[in-house]
Amino acid sequence: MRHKDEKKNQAIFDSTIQLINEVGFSDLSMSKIAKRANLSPATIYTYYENKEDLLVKLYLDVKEKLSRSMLHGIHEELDTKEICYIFMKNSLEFMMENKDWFLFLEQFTASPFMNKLCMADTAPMFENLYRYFERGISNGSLKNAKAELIISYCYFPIVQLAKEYYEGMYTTIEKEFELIFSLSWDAISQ
Amino acid sequence: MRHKDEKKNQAIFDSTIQLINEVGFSDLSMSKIAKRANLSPATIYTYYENKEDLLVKLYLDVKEKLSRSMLHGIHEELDTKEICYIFMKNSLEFMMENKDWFLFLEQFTASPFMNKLCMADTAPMFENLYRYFERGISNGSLKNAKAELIISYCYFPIVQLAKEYYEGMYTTIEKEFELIFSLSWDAISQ
Amino acid sequence: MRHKDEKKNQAIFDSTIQLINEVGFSDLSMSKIAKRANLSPATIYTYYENKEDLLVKLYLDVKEKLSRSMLHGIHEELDTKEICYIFMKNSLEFMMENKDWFLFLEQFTASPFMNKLCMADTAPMFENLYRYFERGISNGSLKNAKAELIISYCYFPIVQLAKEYYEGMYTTIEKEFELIFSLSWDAISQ
Amino acid sequence: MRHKDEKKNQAIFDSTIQLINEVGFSDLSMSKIAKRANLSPATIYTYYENKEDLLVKLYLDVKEKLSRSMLHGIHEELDTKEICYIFMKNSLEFMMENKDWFLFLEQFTASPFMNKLCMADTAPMFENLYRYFERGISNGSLKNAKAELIISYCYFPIVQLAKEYYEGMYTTIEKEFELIFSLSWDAISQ
DNA sequence: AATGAATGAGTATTCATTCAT
DNA sequence: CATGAATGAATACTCATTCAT
Repeated sequence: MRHKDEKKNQAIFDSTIQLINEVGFSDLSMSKIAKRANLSPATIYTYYENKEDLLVKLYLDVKEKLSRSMLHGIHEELDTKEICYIFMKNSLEFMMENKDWFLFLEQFTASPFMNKLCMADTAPMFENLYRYFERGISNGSLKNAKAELIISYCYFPIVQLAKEYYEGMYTTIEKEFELIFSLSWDAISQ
Repeated sequence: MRHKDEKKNQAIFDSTIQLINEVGFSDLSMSKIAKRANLSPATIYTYYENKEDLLVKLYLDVKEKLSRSMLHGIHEELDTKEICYIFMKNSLEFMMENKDWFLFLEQFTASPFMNKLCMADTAPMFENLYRYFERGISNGSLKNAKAELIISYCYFPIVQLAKEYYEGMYTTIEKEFELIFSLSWDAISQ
Repeated sequence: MRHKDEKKNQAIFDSTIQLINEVGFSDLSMSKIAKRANLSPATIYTYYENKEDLLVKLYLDVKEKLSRSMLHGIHEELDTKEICYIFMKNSLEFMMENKDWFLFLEQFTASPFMNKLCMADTAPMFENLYRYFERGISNGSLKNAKAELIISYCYFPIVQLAKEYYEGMYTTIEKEFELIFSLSWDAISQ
Repeated sequence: MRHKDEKKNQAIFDSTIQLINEVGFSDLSMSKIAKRANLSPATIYTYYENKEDLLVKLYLDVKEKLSRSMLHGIHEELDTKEICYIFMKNSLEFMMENKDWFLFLEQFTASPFMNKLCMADTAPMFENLYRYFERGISNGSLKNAKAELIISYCYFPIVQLAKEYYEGMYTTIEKEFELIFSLSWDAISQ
């Protein structure tokens, strides 16, 4: 579905994410989205089939943005530790710069909307990431565990750090990041 | 004058949590809760002021159940590693045995409902847990980091494991747990 | 129906009238009345059959208070002009001293609740008043018109004056009253 | 895009006024209005913000109809007595021909809804009326009193007469009107 | 493509009243 | 007598969605 007016689509996108973070899924409505986007409710339906379609497409869109950011600057030549470091750094930066997007992902992920998705929808986005870590596992620089587990030791502490950042601790982020990286590396490295 | 019926309150409690896990916050409604609890919608309002009050009270109740379970069998005489192990084991067991409760916590935590709470509401529940880990930090058995960070390295991998369990991998839980414990301990121990 | 606790009945009475003046008939409810009277909703039903019964009884009660006040100090020996003067003065005083009661009467009178009443309910209260004015009509001191009309020329301007008073014009009431009396007297006297 | 349907708005208008006179403010509801107007309750909300908005707009609309009717056929060349006579006649005719409208005004005026209005909303409607009577006061044909008071001596007896008419005394209206006019004129003329 | 109007079905909540104690 | 609990029915209002233009 291609539409001339990408601005309108963007307005729907932004308004929805803002509203979800302000009022939550329980108080989100198509007319509120429309009002904030300065559109008629009917207009949203020329871009999306229905509310669920909107939310799912939004999720996939933002999730892909995240996955792309995570891998920025990573390539085959780097060693596992470097990759791990950059991956964690990228993740943190995405969360710090796109608070609304990230918190939307968190809400969506925790919700039963997730059941509407199948693995095939998101797995490809993280294929490369898994490949990098699996290489580390097989070459012995990482512990012998599932890549998913290894990655989660890198990812979740960053989520925590980002949430601290949202609550106002701006100053010590850099130092905290280095600490977290060292803990995560101790956890996963052979 | 009739007495308030604890059975009814329990029915509200159970129905709400079930529904949240089935349909999510966005499609939860007081009348659906009432219907499932075999009550009139009006009856809910003799137990809770309004929808928000119900959800917040539910959250605090379940959260306390979790916090209590986490500390089960832990006492001062145990060393830090043992405490860490039991804490992680307890957490996993709570999640495995109370899927609905735990997933409700996850959804609530990710939602803007959290803004309705202040620290004072939940902090006391985890006071002892923090104390145990702080002791480990100050006596050198744990790395020099904030207790919150240390704890998160123990807690989040368990969350991941529980979610795998929910998806049907019953057989390998024990072995996976041991693996996770070792990774977490590598992350946090001095 | 006699009840031991006249205080409770009084609390119902006062709360109802206050609420009607604050929120109007449309937002009056039995539970609001109960809450303000510090009673259980059920208690009101030991004093009154239902909401309509409560309102009607209240109206008749207050209406009788008004009718009694109007005639205070009036007797057969006074001439028509004096009676008219005292009647108007009494009416004004009642309205000034019992704003809530009076405004309740005004609301009730304008509402379809009035259809629930028959003449027989209120007519007796004003029998004497009519008799005094009818005497004036038959002895030629008043114009030859129905007593009701004559009385209304005395009563409504007082209502107007009371409403001005409610809005804050305290100083000139006395002088305004004298003016109004002279106009009314010019209207009705032969 | 459909156009707003003036017929629907009219149906809301009529249904509301009918219902208020049948059941009163206390039993008026948006769904009753909708049912009588053959509309969905939701449709009312495309024409009015909420219930209060509907009632207030209705009041202002009907009040203006009244104010316009009152002045019909009055102009500067007429003398004060003629103006007074026509004003009273017009008022009576409006009340006789528009019972529902008028009784709605009476109920609204007595209710706390009036507090939602400010003088500025209705004062302009009666500016001309006041000007005519003030002219009479300053040229000595009327007594030296506030125009508001003078007018009330003309208006309220007419209200009384209309209410008698509503109760079925059709025959003597003309004669009664002449009598009332003479009493009112005696009251207000110098 | 875009949109305000329209709506049946739903929302959270309150109602008048009765029940059980 | 008094009352908090309980409720079916109602409340004002909003929902996701479709219609007509």
